[in-house]
Parts: sequence; C-alpha cells; structure tokens
Amino acid sequence: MSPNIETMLIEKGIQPTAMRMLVLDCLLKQSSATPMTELESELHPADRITIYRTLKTFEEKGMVHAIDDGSGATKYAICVEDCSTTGHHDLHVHFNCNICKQTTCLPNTSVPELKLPEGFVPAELSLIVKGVCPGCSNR
Amino acid sequence: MSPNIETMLIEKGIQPTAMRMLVLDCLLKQSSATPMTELESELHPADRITIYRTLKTFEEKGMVHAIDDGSGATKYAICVEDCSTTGHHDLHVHFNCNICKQTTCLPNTSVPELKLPEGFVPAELSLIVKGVCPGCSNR
DNA sequence: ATAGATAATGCAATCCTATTGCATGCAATG
DNA sequence: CATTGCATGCAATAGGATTGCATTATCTAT
Repeated sequence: MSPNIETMLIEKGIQPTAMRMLVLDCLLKQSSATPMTELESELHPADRITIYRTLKTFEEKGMVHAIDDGSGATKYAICVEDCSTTGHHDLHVHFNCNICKQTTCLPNTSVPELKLPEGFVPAELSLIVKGVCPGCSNR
Repeated sequence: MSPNIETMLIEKGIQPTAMRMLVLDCLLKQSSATPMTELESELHPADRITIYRTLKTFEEKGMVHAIDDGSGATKYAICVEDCSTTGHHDLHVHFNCNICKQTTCLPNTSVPELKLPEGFVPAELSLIVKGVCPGCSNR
C-alpha cells in the first residue's frame, strides 16, 4: 500500500483508520468508477456497512464523488485534483460504456456553458454520456 | 379526459387500453417529471405493477422518457415533439430543484457539443442540472 | 500513561424501488 | 364462436440504501 495514503486522508480531514486506508487504497487501484459490490468483494471479508459508511464519509469530505450512471448502483471515484481547489466537485463528464458497463471519468472533457431559462439557478451538474469506450470499440 | 389521448397512443403504436389512457392522461397533467409513487397515489386504486409495466411500454414506444435524477426513484415525462422526429430522445436538459425536489424538462436548453477523448463513441447523453427552480427562488 | 469522551466498526434489521412468475381477463381475428 | 395473444392483477422476490444499537478503537486532556 502506498505510504501516502494516510497523508491523503489527513489532508482531507479524514481520520486515517485501517479500514479507511484499505478502502482508499482499493479505490486508487481502480481504472474506472467502482460500485459498492466491487469494493465489497475486493475488500472481503470487510463489513459491507462499514464500506458504505466509509464512502459516505469520503464523499462528504471531498475525497471521492458518487456517480449515478443509471445502472442502479451508485459508483464511486477518487476526486481529481481540481475538486479541492475550486470547491466544485464532479464538474467533469462521465462516460458509461454500453458494452463493458464501466463508467470512466473524463476530467479533460469540460462541461460547456449552459444557458438556462429565466429563473433557474444552477448549482451542481451531472453529465453522463453513454456509448462505446475505446477498449470495447477496438475489439 | 382529452379525447385525443386514444389517438396519441395509437400514433405511437400502443394499444389504447383504459388503463393506459388513464396513465397517459395523468402524465399529461403533470407539470414536472413524475415518479411512480406519485402516479400510484393519483391513480389509486390502480395496480402498482400495471402502472410500472405501462410506463415501461410507454418508454419503449417513445411516448415517455425515464429520468434518473439521483433521487433514487425513476421519474417519467412525456416526450416532447422533437423526440419522434429526430429519433433521438431525451436530448434536452433536466433540472432538479434542490428545494422542492421537482425535476423539470428544459426542452429549449440544448446540450452543447462535446469533444470526447479519442476512442469514445457517444450514443446517448444525460444532462442533469441541480439548483433552485424559478418557483422556489421567488419565495 | 490513564480516564473519559468521541468516533469508528460490525451485526442485525428494515425500507424502498425495481422486477419477475403466474393465473386470470379482455379483445381482436378468423 | 373458438383461438390466440396481449393486458392486468396479485404475490413474491431481488437488490441497493439506510438506520439502530452495542462494541471497539482512537483521541484528548490531565
């Protein structure tokens, strides 16, 4: 396990317990947004509820963001650097592959300006694109 | 009940049963996207499962679109006119009010062009904005 | 270092939405 | 009028999300 896992937690104001370090470590190893079930099996036999609450805590502290890609299960991904600086979280696009069902964060694809009708005050934004990811289109 | 409800169903290739006309009528009266629970109580004592399956049918036939706004319950709204013509459905923005929790379709707010990274092939797109709606910001 | 306070963990149980199986009823068709 | 197919209604289940409560670990101040 990377030695700076503990530091990462402390920097976000999260008490670095063994459990939380395990969860964070697991999340860091993922190449795409990860559902509870995945974490459950990877961290087995850790308690499901504890993982659930750990993710809640991570989310509140800005360590991860939750993505609802319509699959029915919430997925979690580590927040990229600019989350902490801007205070806005999750402003990037998420891509959900129709074939492999993986959800990938696209931090470099910024969300364009939107002109909402009079009276609508935007606060957060969620943009999910469904289609075929590079891995699946090459096969 | 509007007399053209039956026509609307037929035009979409949906057999116009009494139940389906009731559900469609109810949907037409809504000012924002409607969750199952809402339809359930409005159409009481109609069977929950039947409403559920009716909505599934409506969705398949392009009569309504389903919106997952992260509230945990899928919401349904009548497809606007351009759904049928372009073949694309649900290409408009949805606005979810943090105060009244209502989800409104914004058909006039088009989704801007996106430049995805190499290899990502987009098919569908879902854009949900959270914030405060006109009704709630005026109070 | 120790005691008390505070927070994290683990287990059980529950809520709620989504979904399927199966039997019955209705309707169009020949 | 019989047949066939779809719609409906009821029951049951699956699965994710969430809370209560008792136990354990961790932190803080002395």
